[in-house]
Amino acid sequence: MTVRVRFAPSPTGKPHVGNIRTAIFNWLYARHRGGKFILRIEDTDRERYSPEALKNLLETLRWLKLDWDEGPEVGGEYGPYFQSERLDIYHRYAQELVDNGYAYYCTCSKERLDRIRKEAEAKGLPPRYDRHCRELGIKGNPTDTDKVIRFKIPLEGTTTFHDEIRGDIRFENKSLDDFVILKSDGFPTYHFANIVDDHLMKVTDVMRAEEWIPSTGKHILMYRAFGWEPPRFCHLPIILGADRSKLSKRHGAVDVLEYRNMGILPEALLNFLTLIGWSPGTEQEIFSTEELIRLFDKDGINPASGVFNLDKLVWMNSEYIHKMDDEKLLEKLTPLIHQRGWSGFSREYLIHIVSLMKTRMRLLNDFVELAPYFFEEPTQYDEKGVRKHFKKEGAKKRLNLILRAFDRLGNFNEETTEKAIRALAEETGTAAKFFIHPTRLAVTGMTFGPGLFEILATLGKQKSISRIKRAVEFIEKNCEIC
RNA sequence: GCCGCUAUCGUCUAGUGGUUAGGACACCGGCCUCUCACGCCGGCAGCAGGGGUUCGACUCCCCUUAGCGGUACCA
Repeated sequence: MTVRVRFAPSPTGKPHVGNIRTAIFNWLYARHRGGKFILRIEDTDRERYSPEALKNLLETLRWLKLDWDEGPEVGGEYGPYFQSERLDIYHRYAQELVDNGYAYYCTCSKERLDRIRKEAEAKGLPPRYDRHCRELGIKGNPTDTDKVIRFKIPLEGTTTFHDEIRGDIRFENKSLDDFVILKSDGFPTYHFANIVDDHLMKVTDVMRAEEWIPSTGKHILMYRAFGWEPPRFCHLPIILGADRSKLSKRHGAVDVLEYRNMGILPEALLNFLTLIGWSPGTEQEIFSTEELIRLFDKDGINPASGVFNLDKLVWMNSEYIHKMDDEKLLEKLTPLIHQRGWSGFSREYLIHIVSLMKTRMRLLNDFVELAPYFFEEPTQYDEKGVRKHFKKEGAKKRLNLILRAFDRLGNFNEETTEKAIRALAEETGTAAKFFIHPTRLAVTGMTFGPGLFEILATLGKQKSISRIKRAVEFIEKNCEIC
């Protein structure tokens, strides 16, 4: 039978790296086995629902190139794929459970529930529903707004399921609650909708976050009540923040699209996230998506939760940037260049700058942060640099020597500029770096970057000279010692 | 509280009874060099604790501890 897995997010907020990692594992597994990846929207909580969240979710999946075979916008033969459009299905199956004695209507008020919960807590007992309505035989309809339907947990015995990466897990039925399967607003709860849909959509493998382990016992009991064969279960480790608690806002960026904004490539994020909780058993770190599909399988999944390490993500991103060819990289950079309002530069010029900057970039955004001087005049000089290279005995004199030498240059390129400066160093008996550093600061405003002669050649004679002249004026105005 | 999951360098991990416990990120040296980055070379650093089982445990079992999760008409 062909593998069918699903990613079933709830559209209530921005897609979180933890949720998306679950999507990635499901997607990789489906692609590895040549199966189907189903996207199902669990929008059964009307209070937390947000249309914006759905939009962000689809955008995130598309950005990461996690395509789905069935689900929103693509359809499929087991739809609808929005749970809010399947209410009649849940009603039918919930009523079936009631009719067969596996579930019951409950009219307990919110107030009563709160009260018994508080009482139980006060006595140090587990806060559980007291099964008040279990044997009352209350009649009703799934659409009744004054009732819920609860599942009847067997009073005795144990329920066991096999987790494919953790082994057998067992629960005492006594520890399970008569949980609600259909809410008074007519919507199902997660537990119920989840198993009905997984069954109806012929899901073969449930791969979800480990926070679902404690409720899997309930799910198994429902499968049994329906007489359905449960899917295989595999509970995935979760992603933690630096302090080892569940990753959240206070750990910094958690929304996947924030990483896009920061200049992370989707391939790098996919690679990175896959390697939290999964390993192919080799020492390879960088994988193309095709390789991941080929190598990914359940047996490489680590049961322990892992910490999200931004440094490593950034390193990985730099590996992708460095390996990318200049044309491809320029394509990724073009929107950022436009954002800065830089236009009118030839493709040839841009490609050249990309080639100069590539090994210096770790994030896409670094390009515009680290090399603005290729696009506009420096508006200020690095403060430390000024102290080190401008406020120095003879700095002005050396820049003036350079101006004179450059002015005489017919061909202004890497070789001729370097030759000129080294010659000056020789003549004046000064180390070349005392010419190089102030010149760099003069033309870029910065103290670091590509080789100076590459910069000069790229900028050209006219811009180089005018920028050095401006620096000389700056020195005259601001530095007494020279 | 109760239930459950987990446990190898700071972090991500390899390891499935016999290894000098391997790799990667980060960090620290060095080389290269006009700076920065890349690259290369080297270094620091780990089996949570205690009991078993075994000729032999990082590896298997139990307990403890710690971390995390669940305990809703949220998912």
